[in-house]
Amino acid sequence: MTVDNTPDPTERSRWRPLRLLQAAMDADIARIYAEMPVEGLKPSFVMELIRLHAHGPMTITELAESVQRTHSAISQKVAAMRAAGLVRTTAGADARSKKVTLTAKASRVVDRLAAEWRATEAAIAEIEAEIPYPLSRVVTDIEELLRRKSFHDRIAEKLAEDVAWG
Amino acid sequence: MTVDNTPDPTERSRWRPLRLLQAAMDADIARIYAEMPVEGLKPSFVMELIRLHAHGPMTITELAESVQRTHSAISQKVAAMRAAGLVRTTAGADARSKKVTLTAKASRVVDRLAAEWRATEAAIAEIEAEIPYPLSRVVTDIEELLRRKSFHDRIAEKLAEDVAWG
DNA sequence: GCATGATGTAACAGCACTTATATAAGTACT
DNA sequence: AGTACTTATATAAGTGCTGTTACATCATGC
Repeated sequence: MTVDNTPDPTERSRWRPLRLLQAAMDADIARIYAEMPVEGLKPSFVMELIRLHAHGPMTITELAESVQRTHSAISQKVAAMRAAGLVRTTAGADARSKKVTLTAKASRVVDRLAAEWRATEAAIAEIEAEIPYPLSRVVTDIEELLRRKSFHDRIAEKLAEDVAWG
Repeated sequence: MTVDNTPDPTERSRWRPLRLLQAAMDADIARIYAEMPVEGLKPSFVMELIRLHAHGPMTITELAESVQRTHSAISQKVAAMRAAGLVRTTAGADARSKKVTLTAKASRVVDRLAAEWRATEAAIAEIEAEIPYPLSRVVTDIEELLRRKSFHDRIAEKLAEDVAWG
C-alpha cells in the first residue's frame, strides 16, 4: 500500500502545517512593519525602500529588474509610494528616465526597516540553531530531490500506482 | 555580532527559499488538478468537493464550518460550483437550509480528485523518507519553539540587540 | 523625422474574502 | 393567529492585493 485510503484525505495533511506555519510567521513579520508609526507604509514597500537606500536612487526600469517585476507593476508601486510621501521622482541625466529617490520621511525610517529585516533574518537563524536540523537544509535537500524528479512527476507516479492497484 | 550589517539585507534571505519552494510545489499541485479535463473545475473547489463526497450532502453552514470559512464565503463558492455544474442545492428537511450535493459530473471525477490528493500526500511522504530529517518534524520543532517564544517577540528581541549594539 | 527607450496610465483580471442588507422559514410566546 | 425573534441562505458592494495587457506620451539619437 503506497497510499492511505481513508474516506476523506483532506482532513489530515502533511502539507497544510507548513502552509500554516509560513502564514503565521509572515503575519508576525507584517506585524513588525505595521508597528512602525509611519503613515502610509505598507509591508510590500519595505523591500523596495531598503533597496533604494542601499543602492541609491534607481530608475523605474532598474528597480523593476532588481525586484523581478515588469516596469508597469513598479511604476504603479512607485506611484503608490510617492502618494504615501516615501519617494520622489526626479529627472535623471536622461530626461526620459526618472530616478526614484527616498524622501526625508522614508530616510528617517529606512535604517530601522533594514534593521527589522536583519532582525527577522537573525530570528530565523536563531530558530535554525535551536533545532536538530535546520529548515534551510531541509529546503535545499528537497530542492535537490525535486531537481532529479519534479514534484509534479512524483505525484503523477503515485497516482498511477494508486489507480493501478487501488 | 548577532546580525549581519551588509548594506542590503534584502538580497540574501533565509526566508525566501522556503517561500519559493512552497510556491513551486503549490504550482505543481495546481497543475495536477488543472490537468483534469473537467470544465469549470478550479483547484480551490477540490477540497470542498472531496469533503462533500466523503461526508455526503451538507448544508452551506455545515460546509462553512467544515472548512473554517464564513457562510457568506461558502455561499459564494457554492454558487460558483453550481454555475460550473459541479454541485446542486436541494431543500433539506428544513426548507431554510439547503443540502449541497455533488452532481453526476462531479461524482464522476471526485474519486480521481481524492486519489490525486492522496497521491500528493504520498509524494510528500516519499520526499520526507528520502531526506535525513523530515520536513514535518522541522515544522513541529519550530512550532514548539514558537510556542515558547513567538516569532514576533524573537524579532523584536533581535531588533533591540541590533539597535543597542549596532 | 523616425525608430527606440523609458515611463505613465487606463482598464481589466483574478482571487478570496468581508460587511451589510435582504429574504424566507422556522419557533416561541401570548 | 399575531408578533417577535432566530436561523439559513443569498446577494450586492466593497476591500486588498498583485498583477497583466495595451496603449499613450515624451525624449533621444541617429
